[in-house]
Amino acid sequence: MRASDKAYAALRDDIIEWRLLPGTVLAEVEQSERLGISRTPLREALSRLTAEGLTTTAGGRGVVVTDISLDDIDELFELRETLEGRAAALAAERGDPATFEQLRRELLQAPELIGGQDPALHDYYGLVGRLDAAIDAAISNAYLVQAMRSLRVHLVRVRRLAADDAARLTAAAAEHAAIAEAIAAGNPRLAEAATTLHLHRSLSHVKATHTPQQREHHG
Amino acid sequence: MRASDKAYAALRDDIIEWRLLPGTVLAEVEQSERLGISRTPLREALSRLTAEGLTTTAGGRGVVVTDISLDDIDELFELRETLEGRAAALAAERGDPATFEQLRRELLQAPELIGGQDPALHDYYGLVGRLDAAIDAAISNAYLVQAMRSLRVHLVRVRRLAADDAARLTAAAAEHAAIAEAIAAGNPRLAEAATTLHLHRSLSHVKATHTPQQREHHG
DNA sequence: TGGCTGAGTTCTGTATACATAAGCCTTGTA
DNA sequence: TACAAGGCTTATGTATACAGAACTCAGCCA
Repeated sequence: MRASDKAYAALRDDIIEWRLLPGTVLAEVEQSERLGISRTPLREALSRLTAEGLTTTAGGRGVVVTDISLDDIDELFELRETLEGRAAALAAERGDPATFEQLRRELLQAPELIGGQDPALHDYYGLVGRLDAAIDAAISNAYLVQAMRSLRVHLVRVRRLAADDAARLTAAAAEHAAIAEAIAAGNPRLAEAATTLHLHRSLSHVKATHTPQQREHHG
Repeated sequence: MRASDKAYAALRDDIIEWRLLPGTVLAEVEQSERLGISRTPLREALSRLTAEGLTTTAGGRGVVVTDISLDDIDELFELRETLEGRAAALAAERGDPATFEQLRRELLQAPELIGGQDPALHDYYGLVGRLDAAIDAAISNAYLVQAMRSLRVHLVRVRRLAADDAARLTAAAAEHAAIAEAIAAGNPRLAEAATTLHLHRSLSHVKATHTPQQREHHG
């Protein structure tokens, strides 16, 4: 693995997991020493992070970790609804029904996983990830997939702020199952509607658990 | 201006204007000497180009200019319709009617510009750009704007392949005027429909003028 | 006492030298 | 003559040294 890849992965993880808080200045010498590499590969890593929007160049004085405000979350979900709604519709038109029918069945059994310990929870998140991957594969549109992929980076960051309790995860699994069912049925409008519903509930949950007061705790 | 910015702008322009054809290998020493800079800023420029999708790393053997196939054009316009349709709808909800009413009036007079020489044509393209900018400003969603911005890079590249004759430009101006009118009227569904119509006609025009045979002429 | 100016420091931006790995060509052998 | 193995060439990946710019802080002047 290249040193720049390692630095990129490490910094990306630190930002997403909120170990590097918004506003933190990523000085090149400091970070390169911390990661045990030279400045050259670190700069490439910072370039990639900036291209993704996780950092911004602060007017010639280093790069800083970007903030995510409540307004940003609204904007993120507005774009997410646009992209994933269309993606679900396209998947319903082009996807293989059997694939999504299988995912639907697994998602209906997901509540058994949610109550369990970490390994089971990990299985649940993997299942949701497989649904996303199946949709990506079904729509066969590299540009749309890329747009969603770049969006998911920020969404993971937001998700880390919201406490995903068992109740919300159980409800989310049902919503995901509804999306899979609509896609398996080949019904684009239903798939889009199910996605819209799911995203609105997700957003409500995030905004409910992530109050401005709790937000201050982080920054 | 930084050397890496200069290299990025130069390479980006060369790719968009098809002076660097798809499949061209951008060797670091070769390009750095051509642009009169060192390898370090050139590598940063290549990183940015790769992040944008204009180039790809060819499995450890340099970066090559990405190709745009007919399938890619379909995918590009599918994403474009998704994003710009939603953007037009949001602009209709949130934009200032007077701004778009003014743009509509100017667009209706655009045919006078299209018949003229280069400076007038430049004015026309500037006018269309102002409509895009007005929509971007009206929706007030940085993530959606960013997604459209990254998409436009590829669209400019495609546009260079299509011969924009006066007839198509005149029709396009009318379509743009219809979009501006719908936004000014504050009608989201109409704005989205007008955008969908415009993009479908644009795509038809591109695919009609840009046959696979002509495509071969480039590659 | 407040603001401005200057040197000092520390950062980023760039160039270059070195390390390493991946092709490719050559050569030898079957 | 075809295939494989090895060295050679050339590319990228990395480190480091140097240059330039910007921020800071102290000292001076109004």
